[in-house]
Amino acid sequence: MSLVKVINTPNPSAMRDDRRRRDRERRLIEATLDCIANLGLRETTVQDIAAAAGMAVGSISQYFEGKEALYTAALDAIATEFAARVAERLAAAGDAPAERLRGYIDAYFDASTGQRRKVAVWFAFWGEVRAQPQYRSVCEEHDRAHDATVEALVADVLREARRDPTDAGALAKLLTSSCYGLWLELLTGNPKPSRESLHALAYRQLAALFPSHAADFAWREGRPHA
Amino acid sequence: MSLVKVINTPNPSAMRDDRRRRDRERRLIEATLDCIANLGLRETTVQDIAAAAGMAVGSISQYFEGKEALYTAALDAIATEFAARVAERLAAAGDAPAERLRGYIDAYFDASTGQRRKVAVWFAFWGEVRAQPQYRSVCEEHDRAHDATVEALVADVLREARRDPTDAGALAKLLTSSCYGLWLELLTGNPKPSRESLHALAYRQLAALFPSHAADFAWREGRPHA
DNA sequence: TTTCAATGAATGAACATTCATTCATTTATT
DNA sequence: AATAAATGAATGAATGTTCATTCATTGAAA
Repeated sequence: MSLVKVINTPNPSAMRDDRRRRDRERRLIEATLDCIANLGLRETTVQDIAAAAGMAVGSISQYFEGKEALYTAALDAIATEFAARVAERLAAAGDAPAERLRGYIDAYFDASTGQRRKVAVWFAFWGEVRAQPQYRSVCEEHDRAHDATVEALVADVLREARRDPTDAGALAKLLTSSCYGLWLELLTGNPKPSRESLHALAYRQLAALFPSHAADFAWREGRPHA
Repeated sequence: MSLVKVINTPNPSAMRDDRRRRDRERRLIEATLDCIANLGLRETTVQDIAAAAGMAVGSISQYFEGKEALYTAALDAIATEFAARVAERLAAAGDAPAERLRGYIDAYFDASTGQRRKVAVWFAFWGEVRAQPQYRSVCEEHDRAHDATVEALVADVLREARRDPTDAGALAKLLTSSCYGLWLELLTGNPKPSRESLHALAYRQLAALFPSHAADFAWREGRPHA
């Protein structure tokens, strides 16, 4: 009785507590992303994370089961953010298949999603994805939805071009693969390429895969629109 | 004097020792590659490496300055092997630009170079390349030569197609990027793609980037030739 | 309204574990 | 027999985790 009452009553202090809790969780995750990007998964210590978050080491266990759980949460966070960014772009795009596909690509080279810091984290986790099943699960979970989305976008463009929509799977793989490969350039490229230059290359990839829509994928200064 | 003498005189026992030394170094490097592929850079211990090599932990310090030096040697080993494989393919190819470019791509999906084990190692190091300058150096060193090679190959194909050879840099980046992205599929793909299927996709990428030579890049069962 | 007791979040020093390195001993080679 | 190489147990530095203590916040009592 009283338990149910407590749960159902959204008393202000409980809400404040909840908010505070979320904030601190978020701070820890952001700190973790910073550390992974700068030090790598291997050299990052809980002391580093705590310092970056401006918290005490002990506080970590208040919010996460341990360092590994925090790592997994960080991976999930960037994967979730990426998915959200894609959804955002698609929502902002019109109905034209080519425009929608362009929006999808824009998500990769977004000021937030495409920053070196984030990309470094992706590669840090990919570097251990074979060895660590928990990272594998997170990736596979997100990939499932992601792959379906891209394939549908590609299929629409193919249909518009009166090409075989059966090809969508293969072309979608080529498209995402080249984006990930371009991301790698952010980490190893010498001299360091700008995010913009990679974004432009991704557009060239689009034009190469869908020559009939090449005009839609022409790079113009000032892209992306957001 | 005597030092020079020793170096110059190839007495049999010294040669045997040298050979033995190389063999054991190689065994340690192979063991390291196995461990990195299976356990990741983080979880691999020197005990794991020693066990995999069938040696004692103490022996490692006989051959390498420490674990990090062994790691760096392992990275250098796969980079060197990859370069050798490319050179091999180019030597085996004829003079036709498209055939040479095809040979270059074949090197990525080679039975040795393209095996999951090797690719996992690449990604393990890329995951730390921003954090570890010594890995960065090795990568940059090899990349320099590699990038020049690809660009030249691409430029030749462009010239043959009477297209602007100035584009070679951009197209070369798109080509290598998509190969690395396809490699990633080997690690995260679900269901696991075969090396062959990725090889075929790489050929599609070639055909997309160089439509005038599409016939040269058609995938046929039985490829690669080696 | 003011005071006081109760709560639990935050902290960081202490602890236990893991692991790279070292080196005295053993084994093989000349 | 002398020399060099290989070994692996011992060592201690590094680091993730734990938990007793502190302290701000909240709600009851005066």
